[in-house]
Amino acid sequence: MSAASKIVTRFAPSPTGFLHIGGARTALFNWLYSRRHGGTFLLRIEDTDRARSTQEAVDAILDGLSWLGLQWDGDAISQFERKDRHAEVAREMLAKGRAYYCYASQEELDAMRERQKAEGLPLRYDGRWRDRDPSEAPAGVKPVIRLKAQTEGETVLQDSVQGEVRVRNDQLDDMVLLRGDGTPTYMLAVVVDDHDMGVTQVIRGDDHLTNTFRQLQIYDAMGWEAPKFAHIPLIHGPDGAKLSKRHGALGVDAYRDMGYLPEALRNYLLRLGWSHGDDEIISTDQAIEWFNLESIGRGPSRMDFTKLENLNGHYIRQADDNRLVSLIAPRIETKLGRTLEQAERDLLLRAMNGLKQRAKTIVELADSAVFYVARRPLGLDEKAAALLTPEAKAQLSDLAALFADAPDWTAATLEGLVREHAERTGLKLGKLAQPLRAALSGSTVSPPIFEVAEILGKAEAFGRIEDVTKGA
RNA sequence: GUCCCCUUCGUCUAGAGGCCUAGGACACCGCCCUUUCACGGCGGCGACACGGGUUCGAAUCCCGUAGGGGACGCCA
Repeated sequence: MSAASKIVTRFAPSPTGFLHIGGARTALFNWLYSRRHGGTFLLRIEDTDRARSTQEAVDAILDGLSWLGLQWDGDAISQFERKDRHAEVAREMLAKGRAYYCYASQEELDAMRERQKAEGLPLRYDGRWRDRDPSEAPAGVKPVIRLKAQTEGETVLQDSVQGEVRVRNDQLDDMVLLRGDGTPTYMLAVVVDDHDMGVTQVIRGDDHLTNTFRQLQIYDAMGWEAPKFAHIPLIHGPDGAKLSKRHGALGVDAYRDMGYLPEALRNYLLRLGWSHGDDEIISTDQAIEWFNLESIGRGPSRMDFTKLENLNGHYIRQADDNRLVSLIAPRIETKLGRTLEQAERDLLLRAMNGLKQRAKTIVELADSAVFYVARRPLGLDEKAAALLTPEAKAQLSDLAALFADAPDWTAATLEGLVREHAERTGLKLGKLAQPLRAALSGSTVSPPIFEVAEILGKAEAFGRIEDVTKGA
């Protein structure tokens, strides 16, 4: 062991659902910490609960991490496949006198807790088999193995985020290590795996904080050096209550569907509960350079979609135009009900710079781009239709006549023509530009209208103007 | 019920006893830019949960109170 031993972190989700936003942040912090220190980031699937674990959930977690760009090192480890090793450790603890068989039935334990509750006592296993001779065991009962926990003194944890936390050992009961069917509980499996995998820094939700004191006793019983722990606060919903499905507890795939970019989500999640002075926009490279456990806040924070959107808008503006076209193309094809042609994709690419300044999500970006590739005649939204009064249509006809003689079809030329026309007629530029916008985009909101005209091309632009002036 | 953790603008946060007349970001409001909407620029609104200490001096340290969260499974 060198003084600068290698940092090993891990993300250990249970595959009972999608990768939600809290898990994503935990994974991000583990990933950042390992990258910051040139260490290793491992992935372990905690699938010992066979009834609730599914392959779909495993896939969803793997997909979610990949989409977020959090690449783990090596193969994902299945906790279930290590069950023999877990049982072996339980037996070792038995041999060392640090664990014992318990024959209490489920009903018996339920009754015990009921009574404790009724009497206002702490809810804890009362150690009824702790010192009992196994010869008293009832026939036909498969015993569990329980930890023989320390009853005196206290356990002290130096948490990298929470600071020093102390718990009296008499607060801890004799938890189950190995179930009646020989499979390990989470408490045992997590300790054995973290030890065997060489994890040096555990970063997890602070819902595990009190579990840690129990786990520390297993390390102690086995004579293993415990890793360092960092318990990070949970993310709450916008209402301050625990995250529920209704607000933020969606899978990361849902965020992708809502049109968020992975780099925006990373930046948002990083900044939620962690800070580096007043810095808000933090690239992943900078995050790797700056990330530390000390700057993680101790209080829970609320999910704020508005701020996420703002960040997302920033990253959309930064994003490569080709990438954005690929992202909106499938959405546009769904709206149009047909496949986009290469020429249409090229057109969207030319339009992208103007479009991306205005979108906060990929969904908005796609919505705002559809008009470019929609087939004539264009549908007009309510405001656009209202704007196209007979008077406005007459002006549009004038513009069309003007454009017919344009020396070339560029935004600058077209704008020059319209400005001259406005000056000549004494009309405000907006009086001419808005009807043109309505005709070309079907809306009162769009990228700069002369840019739109140029990108659309002369034939298409004339067609669209004609569609609305016809019958005026 | 028992134990543990937390508490600065609406939200995310800066703040390590004097740099605080508490800073930044998002949101909101106004102005500017402008052919629309955005972007951008400028300005405004807005917080140290409460009560006691300690100290010459407290958002910062200590103790209570209140509020919020978590754990107490043969779930993870």
